[in-house]
Amino acid sequence: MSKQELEVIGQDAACCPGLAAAPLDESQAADLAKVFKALGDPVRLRLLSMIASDGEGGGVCVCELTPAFDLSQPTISHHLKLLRQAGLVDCERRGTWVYYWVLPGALDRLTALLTTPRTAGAGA
Amino acid sequence: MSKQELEVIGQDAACCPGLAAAPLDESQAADLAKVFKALGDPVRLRLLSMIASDGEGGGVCVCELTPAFDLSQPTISHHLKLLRQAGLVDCERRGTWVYYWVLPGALDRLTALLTTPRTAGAGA
DNA sequence: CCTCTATGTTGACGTTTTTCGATTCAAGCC
DNA sequence: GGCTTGAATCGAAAAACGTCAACATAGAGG
Repeated sequence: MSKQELEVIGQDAACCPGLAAAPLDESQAADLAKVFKALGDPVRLRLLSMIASDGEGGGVCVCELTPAFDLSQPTISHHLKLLRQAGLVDCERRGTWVYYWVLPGALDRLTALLTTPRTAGAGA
Repeated sequence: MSKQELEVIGQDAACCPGLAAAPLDESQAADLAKVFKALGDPVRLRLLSMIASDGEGGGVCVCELTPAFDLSQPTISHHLKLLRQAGLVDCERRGTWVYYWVLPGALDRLTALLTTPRTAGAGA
């Protein structure tokens, strides 16, 4: 359940230039929107934050994530799936449990995009 | 039409710590989700990109934005409103036209949040 | 093999979002 | 004043989303 998803980022989609460098074309915008949409839900944002806060490198067990919410287990599973499809996290089964971790570089790519390279001297 | 909107960021909401520093609490997550949700649409992402790409500092005229899309004028206006409510852009009327610009610091706050402070030695 | 626990998947339902046409508001111009 | 252009607002319809209960699947242990 790790690599057959349709990871949105990690390819050539929105790697480099920065949002303000030049207007995004439609396909770039569509790809990026999927990632931001994945972040656009409080539950997924908290899930991602919990996963990213993992002190160990081994990932966070779903059994730790689910009880932190007033939501049913299928709902949490659904949100985790969306985070996976956005290319933000990945997971692995270890015995009875499933562990999630943040894909390295996933957030950095968004950071690079949002960083204003030098938005012209707006002071003039 | 500039300052009576319900800007989501710019306050104490999600200023500093970083997503991976500690799990977000519910209200932080809710505030941040609104901003990411605003970015989670291809049209808004392109609009923001076009506005951010403004070479001048004077803002981009709506009359330049609208014809770049196969969407009706009210739809573009709606998306611009959402970007405004998310605290990402602001606008001003100048004569017959309305000009939009990116609020300085808006994207930087998101960048700070997404930047992994030091996501533990994941190499181990 | 059967049972039990931990997750993922399916189908349905109510809510939110996206989009449009029609209208309204603002400013410039005759 | 009335006209024309640019942009926001107002409903309404279609699509997408979040959520759950029910079911399916994977592994552990008897």
